[in-house]
Amino acid sequence: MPETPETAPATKSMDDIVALCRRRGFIFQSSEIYGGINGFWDYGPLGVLLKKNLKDAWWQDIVTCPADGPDGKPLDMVGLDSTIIMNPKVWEASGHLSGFNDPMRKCTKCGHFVRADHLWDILATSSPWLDDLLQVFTPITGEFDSPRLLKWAKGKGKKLAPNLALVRNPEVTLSWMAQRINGQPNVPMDMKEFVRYVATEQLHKDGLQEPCPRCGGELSDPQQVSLMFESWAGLTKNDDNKVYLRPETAQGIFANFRNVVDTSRVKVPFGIAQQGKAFRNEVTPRNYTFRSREFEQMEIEFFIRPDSAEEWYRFWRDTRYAWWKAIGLAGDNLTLREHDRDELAHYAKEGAGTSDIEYRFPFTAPGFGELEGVAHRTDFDLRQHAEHSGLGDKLKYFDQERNERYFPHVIEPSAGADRGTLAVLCEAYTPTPERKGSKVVMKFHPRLAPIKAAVFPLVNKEGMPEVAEKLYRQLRRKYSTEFDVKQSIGKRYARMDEAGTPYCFTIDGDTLTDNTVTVRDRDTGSQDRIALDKVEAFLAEKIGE
RNA sequence: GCGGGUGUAGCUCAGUGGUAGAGCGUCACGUUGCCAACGUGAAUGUCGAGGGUUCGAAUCCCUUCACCCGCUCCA
Repeated sequence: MPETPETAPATKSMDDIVALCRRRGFIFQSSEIYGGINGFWDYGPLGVLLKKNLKDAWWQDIVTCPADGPDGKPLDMVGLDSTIIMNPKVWEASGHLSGFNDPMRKCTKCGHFVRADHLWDILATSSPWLDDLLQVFTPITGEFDSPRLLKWAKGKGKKLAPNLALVRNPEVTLSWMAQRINGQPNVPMDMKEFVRYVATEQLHKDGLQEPCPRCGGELSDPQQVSLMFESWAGLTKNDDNKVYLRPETAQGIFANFRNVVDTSRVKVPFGIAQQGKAFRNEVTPRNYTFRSREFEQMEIEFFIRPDSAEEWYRFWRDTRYAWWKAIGLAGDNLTLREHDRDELAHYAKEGAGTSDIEYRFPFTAPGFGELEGVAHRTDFDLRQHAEHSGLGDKLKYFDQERNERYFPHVIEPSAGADRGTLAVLCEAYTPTPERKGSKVVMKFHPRLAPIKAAVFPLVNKEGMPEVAEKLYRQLRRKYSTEFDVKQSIGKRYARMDEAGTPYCFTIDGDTLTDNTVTVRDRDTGSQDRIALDKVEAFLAEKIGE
């Protein structure tokens, strides 16, 4: 394990990290020579290695050699690689065609853009009605004081939608409103919901339009905007062959659920894992690669018996949190956050819960940004596909031992490969003003380091380059290795520090007589001598095979 | 989509209407004796892009693109 960086990311400058990523070839702007394109990023020679190492570590620890489950037995995991473009019915079933194509309203005066179905949430928190209402109702432990409500309503007289019958029978009215708002009577109403309800009734009754929350101007009619990229499968562009670039990899797994069950002898509980690109037309791509329009996901759909959801949800939440820690995101910058009920996605409302594993990026500090979400998706997706595909119960899983058919529930740990890579870059970035040479060291976990080792002749003469090249040729068969004979030894060390190479091996005059080399440690700058023929074993011990 | 800021060599920047520059980096050669040494030389510019004003534009005007900050958005 690398030592914990002495500088917290909060004190690291994102500008400096971005500059290093560009200078050393980790990340470039896509199509930069044409001025770039908003929301798209390329990985350079070092970046592609770093991201690949992260994805490989994930695949190794999820599919090839996963952890033991709660029962102490190895998890049953298989991989998958589904296409980016699928039958559009997949997106009808998943809800993305409705949920991802939100009606938006635009203010004709100030250009403000707001989701039509979020409008009242915003208005309710800033409406002039709110103060008025708050003065008369003080929610006590979440409930409204009926007598005070009655008094307030009487004061408003007929101005407040008389059809509410509030004045005549507050108890009945409150119950009825709770039914409308909460779906069931006699449940305390949320204040925001209540204000929203009253305000809507009143405005519509007065024949008024909802105002722009920003300037009070007039809003356009709701218009469809699409968060999904569209294309056409076929030569002609028309509605019949319209297709979408997937906004998540998960649906490829659900769509293949029956194929996998039928061909790979998996039994519930088991998981299907997939890595791949996904695309979202984000309104505002921001914060470097954190919110990109094209991004890569690492997703697991883990299928379980419905009654074991709690146990598996906790298992995956804790396992995934521990994984991010193990690859170097240790310390206070990593956190696990359980979602509040009201921020749960539509498919997770009834589930055991949703958690985010979050990292404190320099641009989110002191807050955190999501790296991975672990959600209990219930059987929502399989049921949707059963219905939309017409397969119905045929999509159910048959449990041989129990002799029963059911839709398994799903625990979904869904991680962002680009966000993970970015977090690793931020965590590794360590200014070292105290050092004589390098000003910045990238302290990657050895498993993730793009280059594992470098071999240098101390000087470019007296047979040292030949010995060094021989060692280089030996190491590169197993490890990503650099070989450099040019310029001063200090400069070569410094370059490797910025690339995050854990170990440098230097061939010097002594090597020629006693067959030992200098091994220099990236994190401390300290040097040791080891035997030339022990270098490979040294790397195997420090980095792994 | 709104408001503010930025854009000149790979990087940091100078250049306010008149021949596009410096330092660092990169490369070559020489040197080298463990932490971005030194010498000599070299390469590198759509001055973000397009248009306009002008005898002449990196510089003034318009449009646009990208990035940063704040909103908004982020099932």
